[in-house]
Amino acid sequence: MSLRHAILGLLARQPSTGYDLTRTFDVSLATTWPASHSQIYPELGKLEGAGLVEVVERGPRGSKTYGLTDAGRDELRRWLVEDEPDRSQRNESGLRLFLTPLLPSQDRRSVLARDLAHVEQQSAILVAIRDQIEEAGRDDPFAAQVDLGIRVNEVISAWLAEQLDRT
Amino acid sequence: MSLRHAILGLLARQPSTGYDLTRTFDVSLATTWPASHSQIYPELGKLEGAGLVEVVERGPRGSKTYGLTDAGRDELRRWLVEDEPDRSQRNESGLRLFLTPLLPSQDRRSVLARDLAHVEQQSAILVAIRDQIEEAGRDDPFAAQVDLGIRVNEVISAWLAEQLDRT
DNA sequence: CGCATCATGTAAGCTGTTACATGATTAT
DNA sequence: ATAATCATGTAACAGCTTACATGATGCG
Repeated sequence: MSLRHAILGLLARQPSTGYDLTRTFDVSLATTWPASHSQIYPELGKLEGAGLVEVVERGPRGSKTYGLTDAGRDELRRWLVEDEPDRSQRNESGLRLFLTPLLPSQDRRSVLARDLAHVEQQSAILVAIRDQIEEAGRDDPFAAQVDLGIRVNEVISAWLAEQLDRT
Repeated sequence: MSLRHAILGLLARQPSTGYDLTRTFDVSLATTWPASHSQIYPELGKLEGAGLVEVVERGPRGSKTYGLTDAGRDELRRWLVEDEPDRSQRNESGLRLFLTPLLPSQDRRSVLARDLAHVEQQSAILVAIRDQIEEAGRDDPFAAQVDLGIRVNEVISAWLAEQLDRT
């Protein structure tokens, strides 16, 4: 049930409407913890019912800005520090990689090449983001995460290239 | 709906019972595409109904060994080569990393240290597997995957150590 | 004989996706 | 005007987890 804590975490950064949260999930968490508005709105309702968040402001178009309550802040900290993380992951690309040895050489090459193109494209996006942050000169904790992404992509990229060479 | 194709892929490697598949998911796919027997048995039933797998042998204790049909082999190849991969992933550790900047320094350090310990432990397991494969001297396509895992873990490990230094 | 392992299934509940539905405000 | 964007919700369905349930076979 990490959606709940993802929302608490985003609200700790700044009070937001469900709409704001939806956008943040899309731009910052899309590759880590995707969530759509149809999940977010009901979850905000449950969190409010549980006393972990509250409406701090009502704006135009019936928008409701939520913020954390003290109980919400406690719960977020408890989860981050005390709960044993769920390390399981589900990643279709890994599954595909696991199965590609079954394919004849030609097919395998085309699958690996497609993956390589995708990883390189992702890298380019991350590098652009890094450069933006650097230019802006802000001390963004997000920069480190972007950097991790770039490094991981580099390793995967190199591995895929090697596999292509050998296939 | 990758479970279906994961099963087809494993059956392409070798005919298996639901029980065999469950073990393979546990040992080889646990970190990529977890699945438990309560999902696997019904899915085998559906795949049989769709004509993609068939019972090739009946053993003691009512065990049924399934193998791919020609249609199953076609579907597996089609999926691997022609279907655009679903690149989405869901990874709680990434979410936690994203949120740790919210924590006071002490808490953040303990969270990072816990992650680092976990990654190093995973690395050790993978290195042991690599050594085993090397000793056995078999030409295992799985070896390359293990190697990828080791390299990715190295990068993450180094990143976590840096973050710890800076926190 | 008793325990571990092999072997297969079902059911309830939770989580997540896709589609449906509606309406207000702002910019062109 | 009208299109884009802001803004919030619900419903149906698919997928996954946890727990329940049962029985056969092999080993010590």
